[in-house]
Amino acid sequence: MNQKQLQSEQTKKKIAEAARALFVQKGYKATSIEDIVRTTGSSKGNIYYHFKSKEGLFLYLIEEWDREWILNWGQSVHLYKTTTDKLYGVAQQLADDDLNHPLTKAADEFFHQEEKTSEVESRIAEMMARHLEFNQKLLQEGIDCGEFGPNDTERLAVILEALFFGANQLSRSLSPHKTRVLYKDAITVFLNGITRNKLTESEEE
Amino acid sequence: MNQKQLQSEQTKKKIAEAARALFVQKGYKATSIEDIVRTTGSSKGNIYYHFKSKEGLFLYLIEEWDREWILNWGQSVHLYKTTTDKLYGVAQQLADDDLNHPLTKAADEFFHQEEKTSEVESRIAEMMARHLEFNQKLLQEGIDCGEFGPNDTERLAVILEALFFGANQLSRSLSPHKTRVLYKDAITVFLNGITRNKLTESEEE
DNA sequence: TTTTATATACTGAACGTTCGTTTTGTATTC
DNA sequence: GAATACAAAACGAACGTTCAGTATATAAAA
Repeated sequence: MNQKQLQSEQTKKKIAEAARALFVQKGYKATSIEDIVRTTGSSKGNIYYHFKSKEGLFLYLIEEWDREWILNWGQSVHLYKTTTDKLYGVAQQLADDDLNHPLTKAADEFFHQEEKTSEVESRIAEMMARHLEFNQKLLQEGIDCGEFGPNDTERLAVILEALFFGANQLSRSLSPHKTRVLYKDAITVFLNGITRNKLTESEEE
Repeated sequence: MNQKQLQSEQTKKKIAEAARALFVQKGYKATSIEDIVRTTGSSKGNIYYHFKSKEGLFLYLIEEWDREWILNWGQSVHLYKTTTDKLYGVAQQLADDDLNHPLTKAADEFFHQEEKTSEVESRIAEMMARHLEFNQKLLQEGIDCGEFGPNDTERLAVILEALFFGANQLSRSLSPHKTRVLYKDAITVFLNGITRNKLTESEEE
């Protein structure tokens, strides 16, 4: 790769980082290409040179978020011995990640739209399903090794995800320290809530 | 009020209801005045005759949500004897309300924007603060009458709100029955989580 | 080694579309 | 006759995207 290509890669990265910050802060629709132009100093044409479209740029970002999440978790999971520690570890990683949760304000604009499914929306639905699966497996591990009693891990996985999502929303106005406290508290309440009593059988619809 | 005024009130109501459904489904920015025109059969001019602006229409709706919430809660609170029952009652009301939570997808587009505060945003921040206060008072009542042990109700109030918010987000793709189960489960885990162990002291920043 | 041609990276105006709002008008009720 | 309720075209602004162009680095030819 020569110097010009290197410079070009840096430009693309700069555009992506600026876009990321704006999407997190303002949301998808409220962020304009002109906003990104002002923030980066790159032209509209340059943005479209590097990314197919505004939606393509956003898709690139959520793929990047997903890769980073998996990488970071893979690097830190071995530090935790118990499922309890892992849950606190997940909360820590979510709290410290400035994006906090892939289903951020921007991504939510795509989530569960009833119009024709865009590529972004498909990808987000897929990530959501994998998050729930990740939660469920973690909880099943805890049950299997006796940390928690038997329980409906599918339903608990949804509660846990709801808790993370809600914490994400409420943390936007908090300091990093208070964000960490919020996530830790959330896990504490959740763990206290599942270690002794199982959920009641849900009635048939 | 004469017949023409009556008819006019009904038109205004029809516009508001159509807008409400569209804002809940698509969000604020993604819903256009044209969308409301198509859904109601009313003209743009008519919408602007009844409402000052698009944002004014939305503000009207969140005020209405707030009033209805308070009214409904006021009508049902006496049915519950314990704080535990009240928490399940709140969850039931949230689950059954098709708007589910004032901080819906649409409202979130205003929440914590860093630009100059609009009237809608001020109102939403105010509602959020009152929800947290409502949660805190409810939990304090439970502590005072011995249902729960002493705890940091301010922090727990935030956890509870996070749980409600997350449940709202995740319930959008669920059936009404599954939504009720999700909310009930959330309260169950929360109650189990707070009735025995108090939160650890949070470290100073 | 120097010159020329080519490919790539980037610019910013133009375009077509969509948006929220205003304006001008008509119909109907009081 | 006046006021109100309503319609729909027009308006100005903002939007995402395309296009014709320039600048520059690199490769190829002389």
